[in-house]
Amino acid sequence: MRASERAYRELREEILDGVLAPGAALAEVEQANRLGVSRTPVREALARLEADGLATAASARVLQVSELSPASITALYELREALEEQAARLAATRRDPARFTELHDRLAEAPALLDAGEAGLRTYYDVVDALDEEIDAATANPMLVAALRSARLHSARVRRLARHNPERLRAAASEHLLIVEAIIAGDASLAAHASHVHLHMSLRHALASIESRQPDGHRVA
Amino acid sequence: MRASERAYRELREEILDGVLAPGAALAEVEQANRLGVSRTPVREALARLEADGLATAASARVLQVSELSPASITALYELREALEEQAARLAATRRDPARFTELHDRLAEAPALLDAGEAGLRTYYDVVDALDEEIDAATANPMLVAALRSARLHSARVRRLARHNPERLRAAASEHLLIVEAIIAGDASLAAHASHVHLHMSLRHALASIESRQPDGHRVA
DNA sequence: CTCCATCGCAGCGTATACATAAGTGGGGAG
DNA sequence: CTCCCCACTTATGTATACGCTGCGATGGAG
Repeated sequence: MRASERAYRELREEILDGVLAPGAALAEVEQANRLGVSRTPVREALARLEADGLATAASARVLQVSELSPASITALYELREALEEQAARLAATRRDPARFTELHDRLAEAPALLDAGEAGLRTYYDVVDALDEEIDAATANPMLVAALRSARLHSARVRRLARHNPERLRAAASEHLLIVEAIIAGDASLAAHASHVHLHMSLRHALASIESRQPDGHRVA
Repeated sequence: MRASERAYRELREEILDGVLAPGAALAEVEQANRLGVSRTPVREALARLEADGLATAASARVLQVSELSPASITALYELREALEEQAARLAATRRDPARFTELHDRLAEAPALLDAGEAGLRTYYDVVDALDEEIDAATANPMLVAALRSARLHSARVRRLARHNPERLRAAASEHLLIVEAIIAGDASLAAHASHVHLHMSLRHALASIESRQPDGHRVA
């Protein structure tokens, strides 16, 4: 694999996992030394991270890991609302029912999975990821999907900050189920509204979770 | 200005203006020689163009100017629908009425401007750009605005392909007027629906214009 | 003691050198 | 004559060298 690709994935992973905390400086020389490659591929990686919105130019010459404030999380969800609703609408119109029927069956087992410990949890997340992928495929709109993927990247950071409890995951599964049912039924309006509801609940719980964990807004896990 | 910035703007301009036609190869060495800079800044410029979606990796080592088919234009408008509707909704909620009242006055003069030749047309487009900027500002959501800007970039290419006639521009102005009125009134729902209508009409005319100009889909201006 | 200026240094932007791989063209064999 | 293989060319990926700019530290002057 290309060094620039490795550098990009490595840095992205560290940002998403919180190893590189919001506000951390991303200096070319430092990262090049740390990652064991020259500045050139690091440069490309940092440019991609900035394009992704995971890094922000604090001043002309200093790049930092983007902040992840309640305000920016809210903004992220306003963006996702727009994108996911549209994607759900289009997917409901263009979907292959068979693919979503299969997903429906897998999602129906979510409550059981959530009682099955770590492995079950992992399987649950796999199902949710599969749902995203199927919606992307059914949406049949490369530009929309690209925007969606970018937004979901940021959501991965939020998810890590706000570990949802099993209760929330169970509720989320049933919200997902409704979206899938709407798509299978070809009900674009319901699919969009169900997506809105899901994102609304997801944001509410994320903000509450972060609020309860960092009441002063500064404590670090 | 940095060489990479100049290279990026130069190449972007040429793509938007159609000087670099869809499918044209973007080779580092060639562009470096042509633009009179070394490969390094060209490399960065090309990476940014790819992130913008204006260039696409045809294979692992060949980058091309993105295609602009009716299908991709339709996809672009599906994305803009999602983003512009959300932006209009948020802007209607968060706007400063004074700023949009001013825009309202300027837009009201659009019909007169469209009878005032080239200079008037230029002024008209300035007003439309100002509207976009005011909506962006009122939206108060950096992520949404970033996605919107990216989408509007592609729209600039479409606009060039499909020169709208004065009739269409007059209609577009009144559509814009309704959006502004809705935002001033704080009517988020109307602002969103008016945006949807505007984009729908805009897409319809763009496709018709392209269709009538390139019935075989291959003729080049 | 404080403030300003100047020197130094660290990091970035650009150019270039080098390594590698993919595409191409030519030549040979069937 | 056609097809396949090999070598060469060329472009990309990476490393490094160089110049410049901006920030900080230090010293001198008020």
